Amino acid sequence: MKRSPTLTEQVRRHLKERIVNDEFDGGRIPPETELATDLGVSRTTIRDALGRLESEGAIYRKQGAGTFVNHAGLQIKSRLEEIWSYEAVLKAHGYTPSVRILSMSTEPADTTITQALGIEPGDPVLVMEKLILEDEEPVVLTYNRIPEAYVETPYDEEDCRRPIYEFLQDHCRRYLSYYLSEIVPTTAVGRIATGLTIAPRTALLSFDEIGYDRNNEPVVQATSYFRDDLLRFRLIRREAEA
Amino acid sequence: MKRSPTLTEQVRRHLKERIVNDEFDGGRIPPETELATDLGVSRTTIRDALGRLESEGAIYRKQGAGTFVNHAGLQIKSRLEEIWSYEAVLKAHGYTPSVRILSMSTEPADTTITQALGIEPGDPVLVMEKLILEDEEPVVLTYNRIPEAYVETPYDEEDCRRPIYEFLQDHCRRYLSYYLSEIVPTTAVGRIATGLTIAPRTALLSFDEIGYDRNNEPVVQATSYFRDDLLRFRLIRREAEA
DNA sequence: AAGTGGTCTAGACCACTAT
DNA sequence: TAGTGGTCTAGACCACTTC
Repeated sequence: MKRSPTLTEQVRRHLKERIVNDEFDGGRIPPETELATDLGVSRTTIRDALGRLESEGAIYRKQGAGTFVNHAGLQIKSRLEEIWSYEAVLKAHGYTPSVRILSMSTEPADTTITQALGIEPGDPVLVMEKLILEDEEPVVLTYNRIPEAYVETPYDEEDCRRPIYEFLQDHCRRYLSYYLSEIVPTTAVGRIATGLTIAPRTALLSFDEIGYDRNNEPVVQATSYFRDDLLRFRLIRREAEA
Repeated sequence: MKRSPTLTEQVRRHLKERIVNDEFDGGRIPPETELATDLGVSRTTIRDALGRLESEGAIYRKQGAGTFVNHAGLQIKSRLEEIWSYEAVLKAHGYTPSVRILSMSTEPADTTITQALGIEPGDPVLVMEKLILEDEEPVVLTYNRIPEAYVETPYDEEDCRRPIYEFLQDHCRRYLSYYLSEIVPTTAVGRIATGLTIAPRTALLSFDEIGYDRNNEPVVQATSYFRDDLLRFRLIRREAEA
């Protein structure tokens, strides 16, 4: 096997494929030592791969008994903790999304943004207002805010249409590492209701989040709103520690 | 060092303590090899512990550069994926919660429950309606539904007051392994509004979830509602794979 | 060039489940 | 008691950052 992606990831994908194709009799996955010799890798690599499959809900393990396919967990299309772009989420749900730019503007930073991004009040901030649609039906409305000072190269509407981490890479030489997100329930009003084409006062979910780069510096503040009837978020919750 | 909890977990707690006490100069954590020799464990154990600290947001790592304290991530009191009992969540937020049983009853299963728990329509289901409060102020309202057939020993109100995984252990000999949860935005109406003492039509978050035991069998269906003004859920989102 | 985290190996021993 | 997953070790080599 070649490197990049890592061996562990190659093994994970290989096993995931066999799982979704239902190639394991009775949902029982072979012992780790057997997988190791069969695939010609160490048991550690097998265990890492199985560990990821377990955390994403594809399998479950019982000490002393074996490893088995988790049919219930396989239903999860995209795990909340792993969402990276909303277009990818919609694709995972079987949609073929399109993106519409509602507005691109530069505004002075208010106090919320200065705290989140560590800049001074009044500093110019690039605000992108995007709508992600499936078949002309709006599903997600997002606001991305990036300090103007981070933007190093000119951009057009087409650049903004792409996922925000690509914009940060190409125009700011910043590499998004993770989001720290807060889940906020809200009701649709004003521009949010009209943008998502839902009745005012409808309950919906929003994420309020800050994206950090590899140096752990905040690079983007984002707020997103979701059509609850078209997109539901799922996750797996486990005990913190034994 | 003794076993149980595991060495990795002991190391994790040790490092977490030193992190929160700000014992690392400039937020820089010593190299893994150094930690390994200092603590007398293998580098693998150190790496496992650091990996957990990274996923819970306490540190961040930069290949080739080092490992550092993540001050922003340290703000997270409880991660959404690790919530096990709501009382524990409130305690993590600095509260000293109390529990009030609103009702305990046995009802015939409706179609939603039969699908979730794999039982027959009309089968008796134990329903527990609980309120978790901080200083007489309701914060969480939960409904737990367990097939009556699973309950092996008699129980009273005091038993229901405890976290559901303890009830399952003690009265059903079932061991909760994980929850598969769906996040649902809603507006407060009827009993939910009065129970949580909030104005009708207020936006709030609810979880709709199924708990599975070690044999991956569904053992409890739960729905919970949260006072958004008193309890906010945070999480860390990372890219799925390199 | 030196130092750091990232990946992978081979093997030992333990804890638990099944029969 | 045999077989399985869970923990831990020691060490090799790679990829990357920093100076």
